[in-house]
Order: sequence, then C-alpha cells, then structure tokens
Amino acid sequence: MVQPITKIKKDFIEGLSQISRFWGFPKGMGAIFAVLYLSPTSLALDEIVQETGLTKGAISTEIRALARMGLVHRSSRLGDRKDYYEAEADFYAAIRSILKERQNSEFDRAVRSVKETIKTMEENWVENEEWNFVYERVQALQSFFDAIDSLTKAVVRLESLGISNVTKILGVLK
Amino acid sequence: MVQPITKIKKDFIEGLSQISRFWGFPKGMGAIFAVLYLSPTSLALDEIVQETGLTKGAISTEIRALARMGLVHRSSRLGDRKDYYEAEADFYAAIRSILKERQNSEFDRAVRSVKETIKTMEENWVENEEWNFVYERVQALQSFFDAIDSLTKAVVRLESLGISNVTKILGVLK
DNA sequence: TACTTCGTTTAGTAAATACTAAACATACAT
DNA sequence: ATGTATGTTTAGTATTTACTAAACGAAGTA
Repeated sequence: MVQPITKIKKDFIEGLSQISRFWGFPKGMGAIFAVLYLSPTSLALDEIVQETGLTKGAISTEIRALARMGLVHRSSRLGDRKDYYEAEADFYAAIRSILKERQNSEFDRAVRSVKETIKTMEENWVENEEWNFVYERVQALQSFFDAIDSLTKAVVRLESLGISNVTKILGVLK
Repeated sequence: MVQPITKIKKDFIEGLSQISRFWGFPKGMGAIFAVLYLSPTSLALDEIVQETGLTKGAISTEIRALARMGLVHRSSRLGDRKDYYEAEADFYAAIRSILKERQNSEFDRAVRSVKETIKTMEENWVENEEWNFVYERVQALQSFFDAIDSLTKAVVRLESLGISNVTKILGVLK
C-alpha cells in the first residue's frame, strides 16, 4: 500500500491533536502546531486555514496562545503584510517556555490561596485537635508545592534543558 | 475577624477545585480530594455528599478515577456495608501513582501513533526533500517522547520519590 | 418474602469550551 | 479617498464534559 506524504501528514496531525486534547488543550491547537512542525517553511495564516480546515478566527486566537507558550514563533517579511508562523522545533526549549508561562497563571493564583489559608489560620489560632490536623495537612501541601516550584524554577533558569540534562537527572534517580 | 474552621475548609476546598480544573480535571474531583484530605478520619460516600454538595452518582464515578490515580484509598469496615475513603497524604507517592496510571492511557496510544508514522514512512520510503524533512521532524519528536518516557519510568521505579530526591535533582540542575 | 441501605449505572440537563461566520480595524495600494 | 488584503474581535452555535435525578442491583435484615 502506497502512503502518500499527505496521508502521513494527516495521521501525524491527528495524533498531535489527540495529545493536545489529552493535556487539556483544544485539539485545534495541536493540529496547528503539527502543521507548522511539519512545514520546512514558515506559513501564513491562510495556509494554516487550508491545512487544518479551521477558520481564521480560531487560528488567530489559538496561535497567540501557542506563541505565548513559546511553541510557535511569529515573524513578518519586508514588504509583505502577512505574518508568518513557524514551530519551535526544540521541545526542551518549549518546555522551559511553557513552565515560565505557567508561573503567572491561574494556577499560581490558586496555589497562593493555599498560602493564604495558612496565614489566616496562624492569625486566628485556635488550639484544638481538628485545627491542628488541618493546619498540618495544609502545610504539607504547601511544602509540596514549594518543592515543585523550585523544581520548575530550576528548569526555567537553565540556558538549555537538553537531552544531556535529562540523562543527568536519570543518573541521579538510578 | 474570627475565622471558623468551616470557612477555612471551604476556602481550601475552593482552592483545590480551581487547581484541579487548571490541570484539566473536573473541579468536583478537586473538591472531593480536598474534603478527604482535610478529614482526620476516612469518610463514607454520604458524608462526602454532605461536604461537597455533589450527588452520590457524581462522587461514585469521580472517586473511582481518584482511586485509579492513587490519590484516594477505599476501605471497608467489618460489619459495615459502607465504603470509606481517605486521601493519599504523600503527594510524592501520588505523583508516582499518577504517572504509572498515565502509562496505559489515551496519551500513550497517541504517542504510539507517532511511532507508527515513522515505521510507515520507512516501509514506503520516497527519496525527496519533503519526505526527508518530515521524517527528521517526526523522529525528533519521537526521541523527545522517549526521553520523557524514561524519565517518568525512572520516577515510577523509585520506591519513594521524596523531597530528598527532588533536592538531588535540584542539585544536578544547578 | 419484602424492606433497607448502600454503591453504580443511565438517561437527560446544565455548564463550559471550542469553534464558526461575519463585522471590524488597520495598513497598504491604487 | 476608495478599495483590498490582512489579523482581530465578537456574537452566536455546536460540541464536549460535568453533573443531577432517578432507576437499578446487590447484599444484608426483619
């Protein structure tokens, strides 16, 4: 059975769409990234419309999210009003970028609310068993978050999180 | 301003709900976990109904998911038809458990489809520039996935992923 | 046997989210 | 200025997902 390149691409796009959805992102987002990732040249919005079947509007908003995460880069050419987009091909760089982005997200707001809880409890301290128990648990969660936080910060700080670093980590975990 | 323990709990539950939603899980799931996490004793389904305001049905299905991820544990008592649930308080254990769970998930199916793409291309090889480019890119993604995969496998293998291991990793990344 | 008390399943509803179509804004070209 | 090609915003729709209410099943109890 002959497999034309278009079919190969289509399957790959499909696969990335599913992966995207699995991580809680719109599947269109995965599709857009996939199209750019498989293109040797940067693409204009209309070309992405062609390849994905999505509308300009959807792509406009979703590609902005992708750009914010550092998964795609936007560029423009002299004497050309169009914007051109290309995928970030270094996934380690992408991960660092995503982590960085997440630091000022809704997630951090929620995490901070846990910190608030602790402060509130300390300021209104009541000495009884339940209070103690709750305090202890909330604090355990807090220090877990802190550990995760330093981990992500460490990763973000690296100039490059390459395969070599991953191997290093693997070595430690042995 | 006096802060009764019920208000403290409510805020905390709210916070975990948001965190849950941020990670793509239903917010009810976060609420259920929060209620169990703040309880010194294991709770029956009806008690969780009371605390969360969700229905039996919802809790039944969502708590099963939580159990599958190892975030809560179900137990029963002699001469008591009720099931009792308690939260896993060791978050590092929970992480390992979640990672383990994810290994046979929809995600892996999608990842495997990328591997398929590579095989298909090799079996129907066409020598031209586009084919080469696509092949190279797909393979780069594949090896990225492989790295992530060995990382999670290493973490899962650890008897305990405690704060000490996290610190070790931080050391390597310095 | 019929009656409780529990967890589960199911069928339908509500809510959230992704997406479309079309109006809009901007910038350039004629 | 008017027209055209672009990206963005908006208002509405479709789809997906979370959840409810109620029927069900199992397993004990009277």
